[in-house]
Amino acid sequence: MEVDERRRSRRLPRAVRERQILDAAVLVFSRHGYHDASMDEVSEVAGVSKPMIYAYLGSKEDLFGACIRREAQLLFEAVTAGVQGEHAPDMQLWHGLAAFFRFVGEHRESWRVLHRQAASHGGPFSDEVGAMRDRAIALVDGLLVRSAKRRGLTEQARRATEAMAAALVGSAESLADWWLDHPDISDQLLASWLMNLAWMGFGDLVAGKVWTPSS
Amino acid sequence: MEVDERRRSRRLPRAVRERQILDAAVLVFSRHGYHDASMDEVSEVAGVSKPMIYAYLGSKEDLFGACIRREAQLLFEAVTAGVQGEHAPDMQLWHGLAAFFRFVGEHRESWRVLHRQAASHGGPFSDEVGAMRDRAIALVDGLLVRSAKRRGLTEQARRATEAMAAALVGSAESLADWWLDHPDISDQLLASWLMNLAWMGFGDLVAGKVWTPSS
Amino acid sequence: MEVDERRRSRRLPRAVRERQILDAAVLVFSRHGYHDASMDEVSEVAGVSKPMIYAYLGSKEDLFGACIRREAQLLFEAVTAGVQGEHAPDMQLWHGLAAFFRFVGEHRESWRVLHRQAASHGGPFSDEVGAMRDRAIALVDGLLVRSAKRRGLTEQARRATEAMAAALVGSAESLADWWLDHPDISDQLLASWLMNLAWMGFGDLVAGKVWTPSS
Amino acid sequence: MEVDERRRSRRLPRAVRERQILDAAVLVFSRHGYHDASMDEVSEVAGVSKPMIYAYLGSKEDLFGACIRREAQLLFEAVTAGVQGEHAPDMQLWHGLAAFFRFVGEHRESWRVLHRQAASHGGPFSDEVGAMRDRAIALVDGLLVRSAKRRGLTEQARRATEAMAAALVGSAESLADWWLDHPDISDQLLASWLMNLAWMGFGDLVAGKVWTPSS
DNA sequence: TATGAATGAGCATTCATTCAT
DNA sequence: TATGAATGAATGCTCATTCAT
Repeated sequence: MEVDERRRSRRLPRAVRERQILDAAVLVFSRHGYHDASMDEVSEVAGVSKPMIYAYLGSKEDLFGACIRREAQLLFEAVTAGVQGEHAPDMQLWHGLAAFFRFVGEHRESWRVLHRQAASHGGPFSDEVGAMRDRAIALVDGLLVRSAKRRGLTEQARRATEAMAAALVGSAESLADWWLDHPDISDQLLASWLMNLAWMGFGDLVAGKVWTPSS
Repeated sequence: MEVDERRRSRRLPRAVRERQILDAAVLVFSRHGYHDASMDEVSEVAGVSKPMIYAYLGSKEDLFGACIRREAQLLFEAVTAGVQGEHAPDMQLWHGLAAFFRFVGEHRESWRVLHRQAASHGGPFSDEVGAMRDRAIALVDGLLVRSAKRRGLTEQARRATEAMAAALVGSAESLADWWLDHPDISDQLLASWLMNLAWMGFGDLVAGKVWTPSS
Repeated sequence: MEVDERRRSRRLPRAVRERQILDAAVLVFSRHGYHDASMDEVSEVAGVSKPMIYAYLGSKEDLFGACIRREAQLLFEAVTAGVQGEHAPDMQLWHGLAAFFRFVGEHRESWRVLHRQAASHGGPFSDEVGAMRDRAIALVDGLLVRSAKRRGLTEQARRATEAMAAALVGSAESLADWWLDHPDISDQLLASWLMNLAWMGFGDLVAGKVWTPSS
Repeated sequence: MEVDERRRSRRLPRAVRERQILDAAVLVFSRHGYHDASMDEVSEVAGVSKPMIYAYLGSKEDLFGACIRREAQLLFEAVTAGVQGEHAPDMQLWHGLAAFFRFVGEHRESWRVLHRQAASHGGPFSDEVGAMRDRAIALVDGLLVRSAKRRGLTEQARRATEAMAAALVGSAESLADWWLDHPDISDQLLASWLMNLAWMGFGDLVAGKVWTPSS
C-alpha cells in the first residue's frame, strides 16, 4: 500500500505533472478535435484537476499549442535523425521517408493532432504546423537540388524544385492519412513506393525526359 | 406593399431558398470553419431566418453535410468532364488534373470547405469527403491500370497502383493548398509539374526501372 | 386561465423584457453589490433566461452600466424638476434638496446602486456616476454664485464656491446614507437642516463673517 | 547559508510577519478593491506564502477586517490627538478637521481602503466602518453640544445636532474624496472652508437665525 | 410560409482555501 | 515555521435549437 500510494501519489513535481497533462491532452485532442475536446475530459484523463492545467500550461489554446509543439518537435527530430549521415541524396530522402512513416505508425495520436486538427485551426497553430511543414519542404528541396546538380539541372527542373518538394511532402502526408485506413501495409513499402513515384519522376524531369500535353 | 414584399424577397419557392442558404453556408463555413461558424451568421448572410434553415436543411451538421455534398459534386463533375473522351490515359489524367486546378482556382471557398474544414471533422463528414476521395482515387487508379496494361504490368506496379493513385490525389490536394499561398502560378503549369512527377515516375515503375534502397 | 396566461405570458415585446430585466438587475445589484451579484440571480428574479439578458443588454458590466444610467437619469430629472422655476436661489436649492431626499426615500434600491455600488467600482461606472455628480455640483455652484452676486461676492467666497458646492453635494449624499439607518425622520426636515447648515454658513462667508483659526 | 536564510527573511517573529502582511494587504486592497484583490497578489507583495496568511490572519474577509480596523484606529488616533486639549469647541473642531485632512493627505491608500472599499461591502465591514463613523459623529456632536450650550441652545438646534454632526462628517469625507482629484489645495484651506460652512451655519442655527422655506 | 422571442445545456476560466511535506 | 502543490465550487458567457405567432 505504501508503494501504491507512491505510485498514484499526489504532490508530484511540476515537470512530471506537465508531462501527464500533455500526454492526456494529445490523446483527447486527437480523439475529439480542438473544439469538441473539453478541458474537463483532459483533466479527467490526466488525473489532474483543472486549476493545475491552467496554472501549469495556461489556456486551452496554450495547451493545444504546447501539444503541437511537442509532437512536431518529436516528428522533426525523428525525420532529421533519419536523414542525417554521409549518404547520397536519394538514400537520405529514403531514410527520411522511412523515418516519417515509422513515426506515424508508432504515434497515431500525435499524427492526428498534428495533421488533422492543427490544419483546420486558423492562426498561430496553422502557423506553427506550417512552419514545420516549411522546414520539411526546405529539407526535401535541398536534397532535390543536390541531386539535380549531380545530374545536371535543366531550366524546367530548376523552376519546379520547390513545388516538387511541396508536392512530395504533401503526398507523404496524404499517404500517411490513407495509411490510417489501410494499416496492413509496412512502412518500408510505403516509403519505397513514394520514392519510386517521386524520385524517378523527378529524375526524368532532370534528365530532360519531360512529359508535355502534346507528346 | 405587394411590391415591397417582392423586394424583400419573401415567399420564394423552396428551391431558391435552399440555394440561398447553401451559398451562404459555404461562404461562412469557409471563412470560420465548422465550429466557429454560427447559425446566426449563416442566417444573416443568407437573408433568411434561422427557423427556415432548420425547416429546410435540418441541423447544423446536416447543413454542413449538404454543403460538402454539393461542392464535392461540382468538383467531381468538373474533373470527370475533363477526363471524358477518347484520349490516351496520360492525356485523360492531364485533363483531369488541369480541370481540378482550374476548379480550385475558380472556387476558393468551395475548396476550403471541402479540404480544410471537412478533413478535421470526424464522423460523417470525413466519411463523405472520404467517399469523394475514394471516387477520385478509383478514377486515377483506372487510368493507371489502363496505362500499365498498355505498357505491360510488372508485379511491383500492380501492387502499387492504388497507393500510387492515393499519393497522386493527395499530392494534388496538397499542391492545391500550397497554391493558395503562391497564387502567381498558372493552373496549367501546376498540372504539368504534377504530371511529370507522377506519370514519369509511375512509368519508370511500370517499365521496371525501379529505385531500391540498395541501388 | 386565459388571463393568467396573458399575465405571465412569454413572447413579450423587447422593450417590456428590457424593463423587467433592468428592474431585477437594480434590485439584485443593490442587494449584493456588483461582484457578488450573479447573472443567474438576475435572470431568476427577472423571470427571464440568461441568454435574453445577454442578447438585450450585453455583458454583466453593460447591464450594470445600464442600471446606473437609468437610475441616475431618474434622480437627476427629479432634482432638476425641483429646481426649475422662477424662484430665488435659496428656494431653488431648497426645492432641489427636498426633491433629492424625496427621491432617495422613495427609491432606496436605486440610491444604493448609485451611491454605494457604483462608487467602489473603478472605470466607466465611477466615471458615469462622477459625471452625474459633477452635473449636480455645477448646478449647486450656479445657485451659490447667483446668490453671492446678489449679496456681493468677497474674494474668499469666490475661491471657495466650487469646493462649497462639492461639500454640500457630498453632505447631502452622506446624509442620505445616514438616513437609511435613521428612517424616522421626514425628508423635509432633512432638507431644511441641510439648508441651514449650508446656506447660512455660506451666507456668512459671503457677508464677510469669516471664521478663522485665530479668531 | 545561514546568512542567505537571514537575507530572505525566514523565521521572523509572528508580529513582524503580521505587519508585513497587513501592509501588503492595505496596498493591494486599495489598488484593486476588495473583490478584485487576490490573495495571491497579497502573498506576493508581502513576500509571504499564502498558508502563512491564513494561519496568521484567517480568511480573506478576516484579513480585510484587520486592515480596516488598523487603519481606522490610526485615523481616529490622529483626529483625537488633534482635538485634544483645553481649547474652545471651535478650535477643537478646527484642529480635528485639520488633522483629518492631514491624515488623508499623508495616507492615501489607507483612506481609499477605509472610505471607498469598505463602504461598498455589506455586512461586517460596513459595520466596522460604521462604528468608526459613529465615534467620529459622537465626537463632533459633543463639540457642537458644548458650543451650543455656551451660546444657548434653541429647540431646533437641539434636535438637529446629531444630524448636523453626521452631515459634517459626511461632507468632510466627501471633500476628502473630492480632494483626491484636486490635489493642488492645502489641507489647511480645506479645513477652514469646511469650518466656515459648518460652524457659521450651525452658529446661525443656534443663534436663532433660521432659514425657512417661507422666509 | 416566415420569424422574433426564448431557452437548456455546456464550457472555459478563476480563486479562496487546504493538504502533505 | 513555512510552502509548493492541489482542488471544489462557482460564474460569465455562448450557441444550436425550438415555440408561439
